[in-house]
Amino acid sequence: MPKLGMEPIRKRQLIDATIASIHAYGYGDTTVARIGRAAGVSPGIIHHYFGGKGELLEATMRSLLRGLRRSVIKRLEHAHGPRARIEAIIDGNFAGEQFAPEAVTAWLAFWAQVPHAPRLARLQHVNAQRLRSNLRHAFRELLPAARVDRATSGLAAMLDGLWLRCALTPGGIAPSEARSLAGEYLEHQLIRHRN
Amino acid sequence: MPKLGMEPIRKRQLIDATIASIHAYGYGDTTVARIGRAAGVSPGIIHHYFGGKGELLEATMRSLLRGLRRSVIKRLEHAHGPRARIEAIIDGNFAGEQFAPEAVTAWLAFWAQVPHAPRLARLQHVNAQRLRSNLRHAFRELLPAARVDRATSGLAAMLDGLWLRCALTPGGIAPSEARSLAGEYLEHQLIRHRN
Amino acid sequence: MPKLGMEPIRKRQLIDATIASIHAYGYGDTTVARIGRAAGVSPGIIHHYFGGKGELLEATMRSLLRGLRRSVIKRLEHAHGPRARIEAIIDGNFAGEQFAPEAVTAWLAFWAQVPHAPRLARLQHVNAQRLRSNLRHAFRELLPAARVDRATSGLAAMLDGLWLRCALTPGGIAPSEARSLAGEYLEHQLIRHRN
Amino acid sequence: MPKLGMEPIRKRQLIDATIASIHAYGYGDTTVARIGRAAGVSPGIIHHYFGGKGELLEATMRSLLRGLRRSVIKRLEHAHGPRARIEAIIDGNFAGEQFAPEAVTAWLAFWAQVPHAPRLARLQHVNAQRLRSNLRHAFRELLPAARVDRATSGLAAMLDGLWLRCALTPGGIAPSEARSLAGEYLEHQLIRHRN
DNA sequence: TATGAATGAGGATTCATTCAT
DNA sequence: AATGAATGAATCCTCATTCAT
Repeated sequence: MPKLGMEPIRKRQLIDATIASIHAYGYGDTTVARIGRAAGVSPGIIHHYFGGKGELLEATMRSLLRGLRRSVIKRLEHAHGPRARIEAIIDGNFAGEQFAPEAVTAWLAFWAQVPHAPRLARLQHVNAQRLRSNLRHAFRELLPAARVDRATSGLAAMLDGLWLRCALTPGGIAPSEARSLAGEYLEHQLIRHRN
Repeated sequence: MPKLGMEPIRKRQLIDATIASIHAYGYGDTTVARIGRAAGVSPGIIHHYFGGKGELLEATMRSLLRGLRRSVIKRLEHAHGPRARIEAIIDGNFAGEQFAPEAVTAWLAFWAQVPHAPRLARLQHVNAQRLRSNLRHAFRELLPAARVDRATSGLAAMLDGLWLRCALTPGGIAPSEARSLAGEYLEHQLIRHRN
Repeated sequence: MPKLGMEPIRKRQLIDATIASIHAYGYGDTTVARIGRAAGVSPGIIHHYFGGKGELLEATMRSLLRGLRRSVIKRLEHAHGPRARIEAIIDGNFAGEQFAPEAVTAWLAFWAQVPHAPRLARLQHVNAQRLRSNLRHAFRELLPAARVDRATSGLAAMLDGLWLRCALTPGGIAPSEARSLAGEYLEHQLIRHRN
Repeated sequence: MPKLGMEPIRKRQLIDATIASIHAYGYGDTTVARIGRAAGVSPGIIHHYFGGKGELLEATMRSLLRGLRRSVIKRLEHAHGPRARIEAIIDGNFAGEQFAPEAVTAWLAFWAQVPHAPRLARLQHVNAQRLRSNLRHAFRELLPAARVDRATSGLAAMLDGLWLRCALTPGGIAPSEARSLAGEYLEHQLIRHRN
């Protein structure tokens, strides 16, 4: 008789194992065999639950994006005012669970696939748009119209750059430092306007 | 006598073909067969000149780094004063030849290998150190000691973030826009101090 | 549940196919494709069960050695007295199953690898030591101490020489003739002493 | 202008380099590149002088056989009487130049090719026949007709067995010991008859 | 649901051979 | 005579995927 309700459990196990494998071996050396071993199941089961390796990878990227989204949303709920909302977005990006080495390495790996994997590209695009949209809305209440886009692009680039630096030099950047540099960038944008 | 002096020509051809292949197919789907085809030679010749695929990839990353370095150095030669030097570094990073889509995609691909390829990691590390060192020297003449490190980290992150944005949304960011955002960041750092 | 218990069956099939391939094509032209075809399986399965071609070859030599050992041991069990033990060793070496053309060709091929394959060298060394030890123990009861080593070396060389002759001129030497020549050598050693 | 008389010099160099390469890397890992390097020439030259790798290998085996033949013939010239002729053959087989480690390893390698290389098989066959013929002629003057063939086969097997032992355990058998064991075998054959 | 046996296409690499110089 | 550039077939090995149990 079949075990009931295994599906969500197995899917989560396999996604976590995928992130762990990407962190340990890299994207190119992440095989279904390794993922299966890390999850404690046989390689064949991946196709049962996901249909193939590609779908598992897509689900994994989706999971990372969802995690980031939740991290931001959770902080947005307690944010009052535009500036607090931007700070919530910054904090959500560098929260402990998002900024763990495993997650950051996996992020970088998926970024590198984006130019050649349309499915992943769409996920990335949607996410980037949401981030920009959130930032823009907030900046609109704080800056003159002519400066909104530039501030949005600048802060988005700064966030990505800090993530990248974390991925490339593990241990080289602490969440608090990343938050501080992004916060400083925000402050510059606002101070300038106030003067 | 055999055909002489082919080595530098072939090596350059193969490196260019590697960049083209990474751009067209992605790092993981870049095979010696594809590189050979793009260069108009047989796959076997790669081992004749480079010893293996890994060495060719390393040589390719080295070539990208050298190109960036030259682009910066060329501009540094005509830069007088610390601020001009920082602007030369920014301009060198977003010069046309460095910011071409092929180069940017390849950069991203190599970045993603860094956490799992010690040889590539060392190249990246040396390059990052040089960039930081250049920036720090210039900032030291412009900012109080306590702010030098933060300005250096911030500008370095901004540069990387702009590159990354270019790789992820092709056509979405123009060199002039990148230069402008980085320049604005620089200005903010300096303005604050002057006041 | 998957097909169970295939491992020992497949391993035996692949070892037998390896011996057949060495006999048919030679050691250097024995490829995983040919072995797989001879065993009626795909080439990939070799790596599934043995990890690689080298391990399969090692397992094959081990199998040949084990066969020879068993052939000798079986006859030693019914041998009473030192001379009978030596004759049992001779008989075991030239028993039908060991002296088949396939086995002899494979033996020669492995011998030729010994100087350059440490793993195979160890197998050969252990086997040679066992043979010498068995012969020496028996000769000690039959000959004065001063003659034991020479008789051992001489008989061992004779056994190898007869095997080699069999491999080099197929059909040129019958088991019975080999046994007879080895037996005569033994007799000479003993007669001399009795006189 | 072409260098004159290079052919015999180059051929000898290449044959020596082939023996050295077989000794150092084994038959299967002896490539034209390695042979060329050992001889200090380019790989292409092998085809100029020999037409191909196969022909060079055949010439190398021929060279080894010729060396052995000469070693025996030289000693036969000073041998008077049948027994002395047999002893000359034994001595010729274990003379220093024939019994050098390089030569013995190469011998073993060629033996292993014999079952699958008709050209090499013929060389081996002719050589074996000559050895047997020489021994038989001498034994005919020393033994009753019924024993000639057995003595010939036995001594031939003993010679091969001693060579083989030398190849498999380098440094494990001295020429003097080999000569002594073969001489003892000869003596046994003759003593028996005299009684 | 889950296994692991089995496949076969595709990868990097090696290497004898050819050829322009 | 001699080089070494270049080829392309062949080899080992990896791996996503399928499938019988």
